[in-house]
Amino acid sequence: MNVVNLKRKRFLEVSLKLIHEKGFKGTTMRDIATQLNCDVANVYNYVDSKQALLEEKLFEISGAFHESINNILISSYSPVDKLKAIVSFHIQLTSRRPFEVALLVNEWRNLKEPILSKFLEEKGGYEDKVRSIIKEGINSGVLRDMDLEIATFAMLSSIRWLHDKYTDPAKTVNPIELEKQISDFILEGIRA
Amino acid sequence: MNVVNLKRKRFLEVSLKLIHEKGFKGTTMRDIATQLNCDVANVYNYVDSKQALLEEKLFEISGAFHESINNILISSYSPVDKLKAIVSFHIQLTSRRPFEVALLVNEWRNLKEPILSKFLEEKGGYEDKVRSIIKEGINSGVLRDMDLEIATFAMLSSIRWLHDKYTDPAKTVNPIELEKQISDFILEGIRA
DNA sequence: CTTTTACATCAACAAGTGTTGATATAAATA
DNA sequence: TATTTATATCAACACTTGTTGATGTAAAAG
Repeated sequence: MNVVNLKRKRFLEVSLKLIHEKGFKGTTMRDIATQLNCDVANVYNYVDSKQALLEEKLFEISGAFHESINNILISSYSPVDKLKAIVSFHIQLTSRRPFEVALLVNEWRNLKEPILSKFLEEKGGYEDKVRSIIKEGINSGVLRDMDLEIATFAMLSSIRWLHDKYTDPAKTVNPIELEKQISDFILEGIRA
Repeated sequence: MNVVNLKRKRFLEVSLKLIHEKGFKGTTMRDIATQLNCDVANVYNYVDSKQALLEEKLFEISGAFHESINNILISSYSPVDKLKAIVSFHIQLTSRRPFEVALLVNEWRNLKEPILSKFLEEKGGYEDKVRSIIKEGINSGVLRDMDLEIATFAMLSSIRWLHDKYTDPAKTVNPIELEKQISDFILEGIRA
């Protein structure tokens, strides 16, 4: 809106991009300042500390995923359609905010206690919810009778790295087509 | 064998474990020394520099993957069996050397130029080889006619994070069963 | 006009970083 | 026994890190 938020927005963009390239620990406040064409001290106009930047953005994007899966979980969708909805939301969010999703996937290890434990608990909760959907699908016979743990793990792994397709501007991907391809991969595999 | 190699082996174990926990940048030479119950300067008996440690172990484990896929590529296996062999080798290596595989997956960003470019080139080469196998499978009709790029991407994503199952001693996984489960997931998906 | 707010610059700090050199000791080797 | 080798300790270096404080300026708000 006003100039303040525009400058802060630019700061966030630059920070997330740098963190994606060089990692959280590898990105210095001076790196960010240089990219913003300003002094180091100036960066602290936009954020309280480097750690606070990580925590804010991490839990913000993490919250979006949790909100989504909670809505999906209580919906009247079938298990298969719930899984499709998870894939769909994941791709939508990743295509719109790739660097924040990348932050979530790559940099949570840099959180410090006790916040790290809080994050891991929430992460576990997310996985539990996916697991419960798959379990329901297996029990009702619409999904194969495979190892529940590995099914959950494999499903999540298949979508967790999609941000690579969007952080690289060279790769232009159609989200709708991607959604279909990934859903088909998870549900049907690659064999004809 | 002798005491020298035993001590160096212990140093490597400790280093890889610490790097897995705290990241490469987050692990200091003093951290490693503390874990080894010795002085910082002592660490340099085992390695020339922190960067050299990363490079050595990274290219060592990376080389194992390349050697494997090269052998698979020139084999007389069918495309499907080639993919199965890739999964099989990946799981075997991951179960035996989980922390090194984790290093390869998580820490390559910390390489410096020009070595980083060299690594990325090799990484691209590996992906190209997987892509060529899938392409052959699609062309011959044994694999579904899905997007080649996404199929390659999804297949690799499904196996790239298996080290999480082995770096955590709480999770004991049977490699043989895991291999079957992952192969089935990739080939058949999860739908009944 | 006055006062607050946003933003900029410069210098500096305390702590932590990888790494080296000098030196001592015990073990292995010759 | 003499000598090399592996390992240990201690101190110190040059540098980078996140962060703060003092100070100035220009714009917005009252």
